[in-house]
Amino acid sequence: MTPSERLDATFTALADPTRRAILARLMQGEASVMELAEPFAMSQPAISKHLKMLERAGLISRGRDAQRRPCRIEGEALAAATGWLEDYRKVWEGNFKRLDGLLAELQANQGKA
Amino acid sequence: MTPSERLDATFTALADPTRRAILARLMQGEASVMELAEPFAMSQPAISKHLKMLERAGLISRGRDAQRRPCRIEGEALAAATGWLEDYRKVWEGNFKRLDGLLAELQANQGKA
DNA sequence: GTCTTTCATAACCATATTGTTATAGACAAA
DNA sequence: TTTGTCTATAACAATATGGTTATGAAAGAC
Repeated sequence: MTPSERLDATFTALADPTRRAILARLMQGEASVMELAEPFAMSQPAISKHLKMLERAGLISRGRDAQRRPCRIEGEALAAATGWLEDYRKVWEGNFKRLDGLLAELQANQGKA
Repeated sequence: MTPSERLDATFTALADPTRRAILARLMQGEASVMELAEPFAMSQPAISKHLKMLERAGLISRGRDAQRRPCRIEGEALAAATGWLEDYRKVWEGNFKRLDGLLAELQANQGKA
């Protein structure tokens, strides 16, 4: 997978609220598919599909514990996507500085979401 | 548009290499639709569709200069996506100072972020 | 006015995404 | 072996995405 394809897969995986919620849950530690599915009004196969997309993006990996397939976060893909966005944000902040004093506005809005 | 829907739109917009290349070009400054389309082996309507998705995500805005519709980057959506990823990366890397607080916030936002 | 340039929209097609239900596989427990 | 639990896959449907060509609209140029 090329770096561009990896970014495709990562941003695609992050573009769904269910998958972002799954990542939020996994920030607390490993969880099985059933545990991950529990909060959602959605079938187990639907969750398995979401996990497959997260895995394809390298955002999670899966182990084996009897019948369970515990999922855990993998930081590398997260770091790659963050790094890409950070680079752009830095350039953009540089542009703001050159164009006007609007950097303050951007920074003020950073924490909002 | 809710914050979650905005993240959906932003990450969806970033998940395509053509749109990321358009953003890279716009980092250098404003450009018209024709100027943006020039490097791509793709029709002008295809570029217009990509610009529409970038605009819907709030990643760009468009002005008016005679027949031209110059596009420019809007930093806020970029900052929001960066901020979201940064929070997760910090938790993952263990660098976040108020780990409990952020985890609580991430959990509270599960359904909408 | 008429022409040209720039851009958007409509109609269409192929593929991908997102969910469903039904079923099969892996493994533990009885 | 039989049963039950956890997870993946197959088959299907609805909608979204990403491209095309044809056409329309807006604005300057002639």
